[in-house]
Amino acid sequence: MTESSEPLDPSVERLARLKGDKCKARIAADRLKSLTNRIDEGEIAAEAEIFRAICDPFRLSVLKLLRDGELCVCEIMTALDRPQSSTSHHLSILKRAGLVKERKEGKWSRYRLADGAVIEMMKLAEILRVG
Amino acid sequence: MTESSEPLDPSVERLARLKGDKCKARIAADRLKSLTNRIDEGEIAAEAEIFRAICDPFRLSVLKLLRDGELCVCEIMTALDRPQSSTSHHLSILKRAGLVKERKEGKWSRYRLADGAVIEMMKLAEILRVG
DNA sequence: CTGTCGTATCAAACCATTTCGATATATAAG
DNA sequence: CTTATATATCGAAATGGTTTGATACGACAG
Repeated sequence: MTESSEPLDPSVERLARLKGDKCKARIAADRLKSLTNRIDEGEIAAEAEIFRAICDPFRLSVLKLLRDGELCVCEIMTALDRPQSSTSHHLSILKRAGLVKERKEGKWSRYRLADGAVIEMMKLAEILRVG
Repeated sequence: MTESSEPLDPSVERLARLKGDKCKARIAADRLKSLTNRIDEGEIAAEAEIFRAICDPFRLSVLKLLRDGELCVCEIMTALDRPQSSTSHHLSILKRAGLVKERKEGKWSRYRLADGAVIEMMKLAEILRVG
């Protein structure tokens, strides 16, 4: 290959300068730069939080329950056989991630899915599971 | 309400019998039963694993990189500035979850997205983030 | 005001994951 | 065979998440 005799682009050299890095592969500079430039750390963190909220089996079960409509904490904890404190804690995580919305009504807190995209998420997970 | 004078369905009574449970709300028996019956523990676990694989910021960054095509470990670790062992470990998690596929070519292991549904997942996360 | 019920928050024990250097394996080149 | 490169795996420290009883809070009834 003619590539192996060419000098490395400085930006690639900088990227490759890692503690203990032994990777000496020659990488197309323009390609790497365009790839990394498109990644926004803030967006990644926000989207990762969404997935982290869904990734717990109990929280995913709660979301599946809520596909059929609004439920209060009392109903969710009873249906899924979990302590109240645990149920409430998990609901707060789903709420903080923007996956569910809360509606207070007297003593009750009723939760529902925040967006149809949550249902689409679960459909995609089913596709990936069987596929 | 006439409901409050009716006895609780036995199955609901069983569900409501939780350690330290003080929830005395009257819940429609048929509704609760039909909701819990539809939840399969195995499916939940499998789908939760998929979300757990995506929920790490670094792994999500890797998936976003792979939208543009196949990359080897060396390129990924360089582009995202991570140690080789860490990069390899995260790729194994993505592979085990079925989100990426590996193709060995000489010394290189090239990774690519396993399914278009992975891209759809990321699109939905963007929708939920801004919404 | 007092008591009860539904829910939220706290705190500590417990468990899981991440991190990264070190090491192992594998392929290719000399 | 020896050396170098690319990747995988290991192991231990650090970090983070889950669980649950206990407790606090807020709404309603009496």
